[in-house]
Amino acid sequence: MRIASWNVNSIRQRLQPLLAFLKEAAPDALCLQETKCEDHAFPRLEIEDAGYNVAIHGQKTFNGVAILSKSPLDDVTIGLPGFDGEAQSRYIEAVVSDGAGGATRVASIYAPNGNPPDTPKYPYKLAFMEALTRHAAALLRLEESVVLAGDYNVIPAPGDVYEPSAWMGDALFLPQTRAAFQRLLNLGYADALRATTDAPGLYTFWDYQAGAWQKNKGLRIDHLLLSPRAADRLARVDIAKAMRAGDKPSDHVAIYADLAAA
DNA sequence: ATGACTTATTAAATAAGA
Repeated sequence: MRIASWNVNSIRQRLQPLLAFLKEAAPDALCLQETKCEDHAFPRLEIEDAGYNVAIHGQKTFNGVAILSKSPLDDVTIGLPGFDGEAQSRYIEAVVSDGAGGATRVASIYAPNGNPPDTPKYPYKLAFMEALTRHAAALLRLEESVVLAGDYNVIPAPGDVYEPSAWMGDALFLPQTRAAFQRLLNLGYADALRATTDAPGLYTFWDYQAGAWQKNKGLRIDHLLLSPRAADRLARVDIAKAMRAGDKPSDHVAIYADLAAA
């Protein structure tokens, strides 16, 4: 089954590219971040017409996450368990079926940016990561196939950013940020892309400003983390880079993983 | 370079993103 993640930067502005991605890549499940609208304004009918079920955790103006799935969404969890910052819609989780009797637990995650680091935004980012790590540990104990997908706002390593020296003091690349992400991996999750390649320069985000896309000044900040049961099934990972060159693109592109039948 | 774009809210600016 194919599981994808994409920060759309407004679902209403991105409906046409979204429908095109659903048709072309045909993911079994797609995790969305930064939908930026309340649930009543979510374009549910258009997405259902494309053959997908929808679970939403929306918010006015900011944040907002959702999971689209060809199969029905079971055991839906709204909000990150154990995190006080429920005022911001940054986490939704559900179980999707792979159609062959197997099931995978999927989370759509929009971790805080955290900039500027000398403001309360940075400790908020670290607190979110800590709560996510605690929850991720609890999920491992279920011994399920789990995919924690989303915009982590973390550049894991120097090869994941066009110019590491320019990002040393940024909340996305500070040592404490990278350590927090590493603690999540240390639980036993695999960074799906890094399970398939060591190549540097594989980005999922290019800023709208200053010709970042044209100059390939990108970041790898959208990640798929796989529990051992999911990692054992990993067949392929791809970044839908061509999306960034389309009409009215998001500043992020989708990343997806193919898991073999359980 | 406290910039550059894009979005939402709201009605010409402001805030947030990364």
